[in-house]
Amino acid sequence: MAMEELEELKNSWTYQDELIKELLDNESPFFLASLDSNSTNCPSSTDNSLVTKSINISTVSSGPNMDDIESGLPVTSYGIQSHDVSHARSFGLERGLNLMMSKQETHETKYTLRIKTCGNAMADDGYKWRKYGQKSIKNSPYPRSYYKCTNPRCGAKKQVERSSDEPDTFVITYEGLHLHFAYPFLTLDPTQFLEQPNKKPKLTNSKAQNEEFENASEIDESPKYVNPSPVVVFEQELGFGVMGSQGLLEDMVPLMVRNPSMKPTSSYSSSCSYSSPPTSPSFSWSNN
DNA sequence: CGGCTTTGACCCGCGC
DNA sequence: GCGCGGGTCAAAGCCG
Repeated sequence: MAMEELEELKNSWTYQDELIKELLDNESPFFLASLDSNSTNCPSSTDNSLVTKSINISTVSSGPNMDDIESGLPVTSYGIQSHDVSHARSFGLERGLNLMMSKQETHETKYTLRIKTCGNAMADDGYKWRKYGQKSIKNSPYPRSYYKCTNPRCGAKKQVERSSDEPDTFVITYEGLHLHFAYPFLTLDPTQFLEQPNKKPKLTNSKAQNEEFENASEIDESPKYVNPSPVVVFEQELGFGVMGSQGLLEDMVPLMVRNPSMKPTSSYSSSCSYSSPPTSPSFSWSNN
């Protein structure tokens, strides 16, 4: 391993340790709200949060069929039914693991989805994105829009453009991941992971992995459901790729279509163009 | 008035 | 070296 890589490894794990410490710190301003188990909006068990999350997911899963996601590499997506949370979680974790392994090999951090719109339904993932640019694409009548996650600690970006072949299809490219989408899938019981027969060795560093962790540090949009400890355990058991991949999957699934009855929140939306709204009302937990 | 969008300019990488 | 295209920046405008 080159000296630069060693240095990178050293630096990345220093940062990781800091974040883990932060996660474990009940006084951390970043996680304080999440630890408020007395809050009526904050279930004390992750299972509850899972239910909440899944219910919300199911509300959007009635939109485009999973077949509409023609490519979401290396993992496409999956439907989650509110009545089968544990399966969804395990399945999601399995998928996440697969993604993690894949990403380890390829170091890819970009994922592309093709999403067919359903009538006037908005293609909206319900999270905060700030549009920072738009470009006309050669040989395409539709411009491409560039969005960044509004959270300063999250480096997630996405590009949205209409398919020139199918005007009713959006091509959305994600770059970077959100950890906060992953938290609801994390168990509160650390032993669940400790008892995993196929325990994965702790991953060594890679640039992509480090990037994922940086993205995984994003927490502000779903703080009420964060439980730090399993996060750490999970990281230690499976590495950060799973975190990121879960975030990705969560990003993908609700992204397709919101409830069509939901009013557009911007003029951009009302013009039948793809838009991310300034606020994120899609899920039951708010993002402050 | 603050936050968000718009949009032209700028930067950079790549192919010729 | 030059042109082109993709990605980003940032000032101005818009809107609630």
